Amino acid sequence: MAPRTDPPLTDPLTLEVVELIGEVVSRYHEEYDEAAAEHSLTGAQARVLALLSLEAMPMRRIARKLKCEPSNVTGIVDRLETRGLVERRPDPADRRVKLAAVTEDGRRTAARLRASLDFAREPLGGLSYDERTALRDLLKRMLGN
Amino acid sequence: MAPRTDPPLTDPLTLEVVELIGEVVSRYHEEYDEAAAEHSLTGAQARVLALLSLEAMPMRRIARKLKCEPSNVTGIVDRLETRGLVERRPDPADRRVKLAAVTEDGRRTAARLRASLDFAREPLGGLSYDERTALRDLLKRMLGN
DNA sequence: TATTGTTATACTCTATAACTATA
DNA sequence: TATAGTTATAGAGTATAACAATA
Repeated sequence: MAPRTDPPLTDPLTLEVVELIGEVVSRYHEEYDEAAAEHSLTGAQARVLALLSLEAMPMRRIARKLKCEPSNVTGIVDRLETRGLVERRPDPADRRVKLAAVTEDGRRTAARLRASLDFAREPLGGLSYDERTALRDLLKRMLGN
Repeated sequence: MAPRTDPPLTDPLTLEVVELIGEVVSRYHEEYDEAAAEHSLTGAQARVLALLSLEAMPMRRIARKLKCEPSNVTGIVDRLETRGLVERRPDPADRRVKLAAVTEDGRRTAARLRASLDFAREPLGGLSYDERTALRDLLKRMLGN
């Protein structure tokens, strides 16, 4: 077998990039949870609300998007429904399915939530168009897109 | 009023970058939790173990690193201690302080945990040295470093 | 039979507040 | 008084298993 390509792991440059990505992840959550908390939402609730503000969908599909078990979605949607941000509607095509959909209030909250998410706006604003293009391309390649 | 500088938010390019960062965050957690689960650890436990494998430290400092309340650290360290991966030691300089430190077993587990974290290795391996340098610089600027 | 959503259960993480032992 | 760590408590997220309704 040819010598395996394992150098990146110990490469100082790669370690530095990994460190920076960890920092991005940390910062991302910090700001996301903070924005959610401003609206008395948990991170999970904010994610579901943001998801449903784009499109109503069955409980099962929310679980797939969140990468969690369907049973968990019941509780999260329950809490959003109690607060009047989301409602469950029957699916005309399949009576087993419940479609979760944002209410008018939920749509407004989702919009304000998105507006208060400074993560992207502020830090990326410091980069030029070309730099953002370069960052986009590098991230895409890194993610295998 | 003069045209406000809010273009980044609605700029399609920036939105794309934000989307990609969200994907990086998601992928990062997915792989981290997966690697932790391989060793029957939760994400929080794995983070603390990794932290302590670098350096023993007081409970309070762990809380600051994790950005959580000190009372939570008690339980996390309890569970690691029950499994023999971590131990509490007195601080000779201050008898109020308990220093959490990895055991030999904990050090080995932390090393295997780090080894199974493919996130950095695999995706960054596809980038050239110059590309990784560019990515590093862009991330640093984005993070304000 | 298979699928959708729910319930029941147990565990972990989380913040808050009160407690203890030191300082 | 102030600080370090813990305990007690309550709420939220998570996975697992079992269930009712529907396909």
